[in-house]
Amino acid sequence: MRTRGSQCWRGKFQGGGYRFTKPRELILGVLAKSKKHLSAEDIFFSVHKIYSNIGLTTVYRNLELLVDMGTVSKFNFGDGKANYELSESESGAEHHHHLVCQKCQKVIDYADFMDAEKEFLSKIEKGLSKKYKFQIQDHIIHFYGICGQCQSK
Amino acid sequence: MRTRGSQCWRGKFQGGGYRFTKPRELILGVLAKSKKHLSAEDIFFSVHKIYSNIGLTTVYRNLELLVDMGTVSKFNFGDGKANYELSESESGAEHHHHLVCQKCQKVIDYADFMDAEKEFLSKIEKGLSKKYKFQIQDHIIHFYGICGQCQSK
DNA sequence: CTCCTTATTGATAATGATTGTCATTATCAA
DNA sequence: TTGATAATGACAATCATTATCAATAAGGAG
Ligand SMILES: [Mn+2]
Ligand SMILES: [Mn+2]
Ligand SMILES: [Zn+2]
Ligand SMILES: [Zn+2]
Repeated sequence: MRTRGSQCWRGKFQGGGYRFTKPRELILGVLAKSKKHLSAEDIFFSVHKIYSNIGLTTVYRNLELLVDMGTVSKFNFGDGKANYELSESESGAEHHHHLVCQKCQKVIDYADFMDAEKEFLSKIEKGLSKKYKFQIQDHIIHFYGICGQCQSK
Repeated sequence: MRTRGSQCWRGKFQGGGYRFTKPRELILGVLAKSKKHLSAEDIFFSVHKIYSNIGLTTVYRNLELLVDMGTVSKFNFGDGKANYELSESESGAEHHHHLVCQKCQKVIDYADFMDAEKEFLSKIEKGLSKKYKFQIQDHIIHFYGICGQCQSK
């Protein structure tokens, strides 16, 4: 999945009847570069360095749009603010889940054991959608605990 | 796990050096009675009916304490407010997970397929704690999608 | 390229959930 | 019963997120 310049993103916006604006380009740029989970404020500051006109409101608005478009994933790790990352389909990254440290709030991505997970999920999703008539679109798996650094203290 | 009156709870508080107060008794009472996930405000209103002196601040404070004590579990289903339920060890309820409808925000508990889950988790937790030196204490599994009622619309 | 429609922006105010302050009250060990 | 002090409740403050609205700029038509 090559991204030739940002023309790829332009098309995604225009295909949906949206305009491709500088704030949108820059927000996506920040998300694409960072391999971490960024808050709206994080993104605002990053963009602000190179485009000091950006408004925090615009960041929120576009993150919401990007989540709706399926381009960005939104997470709540329990610290009161939402975190965003490019969704796997966009970033070319593997599907992954999260380890959340309850001491330092650090979040570790992991993509191991995905075979075991895939097997588990396909089994369970089928059963659940049958029993509860629930059409599953997505899932979240978070493990909470203590990270290595926090253990040695 | 019988709860003879509320003496069981009294002991839990006093064991930790805390006092057993009326607000605490009533908050736990509401949580124990309800089989749903309640917000702080929900709990406030429920308690308020029978004890109109209660303050919302007190509800928040005690929910935090109860979460720290492990008596209550706190969830974020993505609607901006936290939800609380008696933790399984307290309620005697089975371990369960959640189906979250993205249309109507309804949350369905499910406790099916726990064998498959147990197998999956034990496999994965072992691997993760080894590879990432991460000491897992808890996990959350949420499925997002469309509930039966919302599908027929 | 220029013009025009209107989607989008950014400043600002508003909201809603949660937390901090502090004087008053009530728990419970002695 | 009493006293030390944990806990409460009213209130103000904070923090993340949303709503408003006039000004701006994207991009299709000509
Ligand atoms: Mn991630
Ligand atoms: Mn539940
Ligand atoms: Zn840590
Ligand atoms: Zn629904």
